[in-house]
Amino acid sequence: MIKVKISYNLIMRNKEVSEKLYELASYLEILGEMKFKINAYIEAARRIENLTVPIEELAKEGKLTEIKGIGEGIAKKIVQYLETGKIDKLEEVKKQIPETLIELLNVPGVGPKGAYTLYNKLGIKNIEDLKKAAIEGKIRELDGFGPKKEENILKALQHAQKKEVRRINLGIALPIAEYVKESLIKGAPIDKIEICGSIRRMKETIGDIDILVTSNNSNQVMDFFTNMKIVKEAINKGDTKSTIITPEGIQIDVRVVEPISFGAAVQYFTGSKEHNVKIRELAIKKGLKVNEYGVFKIDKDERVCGEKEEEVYNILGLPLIPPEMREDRGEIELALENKLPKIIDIKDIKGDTHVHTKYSDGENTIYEMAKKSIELGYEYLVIADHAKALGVASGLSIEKYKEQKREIDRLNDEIGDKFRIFLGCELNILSDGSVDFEEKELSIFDICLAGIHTGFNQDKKKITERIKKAMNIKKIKIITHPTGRLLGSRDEYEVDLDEIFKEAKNNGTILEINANPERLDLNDLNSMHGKELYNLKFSIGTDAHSINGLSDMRYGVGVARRGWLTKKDVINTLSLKEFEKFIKS
DNA sequence: GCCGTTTTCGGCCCGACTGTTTTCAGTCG
Repeated sequence: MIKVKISYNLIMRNKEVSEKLYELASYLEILGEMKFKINAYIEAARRIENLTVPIEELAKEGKLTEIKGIGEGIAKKIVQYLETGKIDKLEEVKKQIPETLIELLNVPGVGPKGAYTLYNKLGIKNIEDLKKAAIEGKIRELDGFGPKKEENILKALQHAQKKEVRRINLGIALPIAEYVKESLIKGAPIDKIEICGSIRRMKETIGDIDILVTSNNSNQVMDFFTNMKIVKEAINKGDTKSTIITPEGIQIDVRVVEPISFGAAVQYFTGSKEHNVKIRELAIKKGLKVNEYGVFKIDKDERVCGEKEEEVYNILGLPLIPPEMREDRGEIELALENKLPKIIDIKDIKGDTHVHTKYSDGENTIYEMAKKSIELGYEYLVIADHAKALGVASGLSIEKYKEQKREIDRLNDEIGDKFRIFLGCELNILSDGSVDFEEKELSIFDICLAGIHTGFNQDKKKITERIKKAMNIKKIKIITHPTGRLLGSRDEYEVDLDEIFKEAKNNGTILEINANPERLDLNDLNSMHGKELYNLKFSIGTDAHSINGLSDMRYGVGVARRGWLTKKDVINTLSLKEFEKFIKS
């Protein structure tokens, strides 16, 4: 791993560069360039996207070609872009076809070949032109097109107008998937069953739900599934695959596969696509072919394995790679060397570092939250109710916190020494970087958390300075939801995360992975970067406002696993004794 | 355009589906 001093702003240039390469790939695709060249550009773009070091530094040091997938040709283009803001090759292809032609690739059924024909023969430059031509019946005349394709294009365009393509939050999708799974187990002749796809990888948002089963009576499974209560519409029902839509508009596919293929199918349908491509490339080198039916010897088409997912990896010389890591971010290379990190497990979590109670805007009492935490197997719980500046959440005065402290002391006495409730608080980082109370008033707390709850629209410099100032208040140990996003409803505020990371490194401040599925903040890549570049520590807190919210921990752990964090990177894996020592430090 | 524990040249993931074909190309996941 190449370590250099970096700024997060520079990392943002990685995204810029990767977008240029994706763009170039799209143009070349339309122009009919060789598939392999296009793949090379896409691969390079992906690598840069996931890089944890700034591309500019690598370029300066002449180390671009050390990145896998980047050779002399692409390296030159990157350097040119960084120096001049332009890539000759990209400018050149842009002269050959209109920029808006790329829009057409978003229309289902229209690919690069189709887009070029539409432009070349009919002069179609954008979606508007396409729609007009379809209505006028011109498209059916083209070679390779026909009435059916024309109709499908028109349908797709009308469809796209009313329905935006929306991904569903994991926090909504996972419980639905689990409900379907449980129902199938209870009500249908199921042998094995697994929820696959991006849910299994714990991606923060998901497109649709894929469930695989084995059964000796496939028809009965399909009957049961398509008649479940949650079915708003059964889109199609086949012998081995059915698709339904739930009232929330989520598409669920259930497939019945042969037991002998179950492991290979689970591997295939779990993805990611990029991970699977690398797996199959690796297989070829070993004279094997991997598909959703199993692993086969290329020459003889002889089955090697496929019943268990683990076998698929083992036969390639790999340990089973955790689904959350399957994004082709280097996990296969590490697995080959048997150097996969032992990523954190939900069982490692010993306490929740961020919950609210009735004192502020929560629904349950301190006792109820503690009781539930004990049931979850925790050793401790940090009560972190909102402080006074957050009026809308009934933020507490120091007097109220003192009242809380008396209650917590009493409860701790009753519970005994196997479990401990800590008095914390979630302070508000105000617009000037100060918090609700004077520093000396904070001494009553066991631990202070602080986060931004207002003034999201300040500029980057100001927000960054605010957070840094709060991090310098000694009692504040944790910065909650560091980027402030709400999935699907509010973007991150402008913040220079690299500056925050540096400050956290200097002060030993913990950054929160907020496990609330609407937040998941920090996200997977930010967590990964924080660890890779600065060796930061994190807390996973649910921000629970009720006893049910405590169960959101698994989403936070999912983020941490996707960020390759291990047990030692997360402070609430510490035992009660260690945690007490930590907050006193 | 990139890459090499069988390769510095000759490869580059796999299968399903659709609509167009008359054995297949393009698109999709």
